[in-house]
Amino acid sequence: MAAEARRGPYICGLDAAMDVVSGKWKSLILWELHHHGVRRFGELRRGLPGVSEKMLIQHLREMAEDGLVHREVYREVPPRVEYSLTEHGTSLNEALRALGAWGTARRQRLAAETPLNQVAG
Amino acid sequence: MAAEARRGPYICGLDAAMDVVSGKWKSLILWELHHHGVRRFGELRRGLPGVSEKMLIQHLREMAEDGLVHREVYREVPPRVEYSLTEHGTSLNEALRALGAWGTARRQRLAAETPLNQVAG
DNA sequence: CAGAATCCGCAACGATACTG
DNA sequence: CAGTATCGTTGCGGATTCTG
Repeated sequence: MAAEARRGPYICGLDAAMDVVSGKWKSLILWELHHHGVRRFGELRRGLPGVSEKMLIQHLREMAEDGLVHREVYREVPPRVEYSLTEHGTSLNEALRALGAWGTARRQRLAAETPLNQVAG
Repeated sequence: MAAEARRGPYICGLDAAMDVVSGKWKSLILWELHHHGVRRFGELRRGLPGVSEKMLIQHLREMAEDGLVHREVYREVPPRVEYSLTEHGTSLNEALRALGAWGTARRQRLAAETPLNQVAG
């Protein structure tokens, strides 16, 4: 138990929410699980280009502890573990929709301001 | 130009929005400016217990570059600088309302699960 | 009062190797 | 396949000092 999220004390609601989504890939994990419903570890890994196993499992564990994702383990050979959103995870995703829309608008604004260079990132 | 936010390239809208609010005090700054309309540097400092001048000015600069806050400098003695939300900053705050509400619900859930200990933080 | 400049600790993040 | 363990790096955030 070393790399856990803060989990309070929080100053306000926004603070408590940000704590749960802070982490480079967490919002993307939420997004992935929201769209695919159920995903295995390897599927998530492939769906998040650039993520390391360490960060993925670490974020997944924290999100499970925070009650955002459900972790279902099938003791088979080869092993299989499936991740899905819980009720709280789903509601969090809903709460993030407005923010995602704002960000999309921002991206378009940014793209419009950039003629034709720098886009190549 | 060393401690700036990422500003892309972004994977999705949520990513672009999170980039702008990531930073320990940014959401609180947004909150402060939203409630008080216009605030001076010192007022913000006092309104955010625990923040250092460095982080405050750094966040403020980034948010100004991101078009979230407006920085008005009055060349007087003693100097005075006033910060306020721009249109984009205001709309971002609106977009964060659902998230704040979710966090508030989470705090209440957390508090309900904790009998009487650990609360003292 | 409002910042600038500097040093530094620590947590987050990342890459690799190994295991059940 | 789905992790665990370890090590190395990066950069955020904090404390302090100095300036216009």
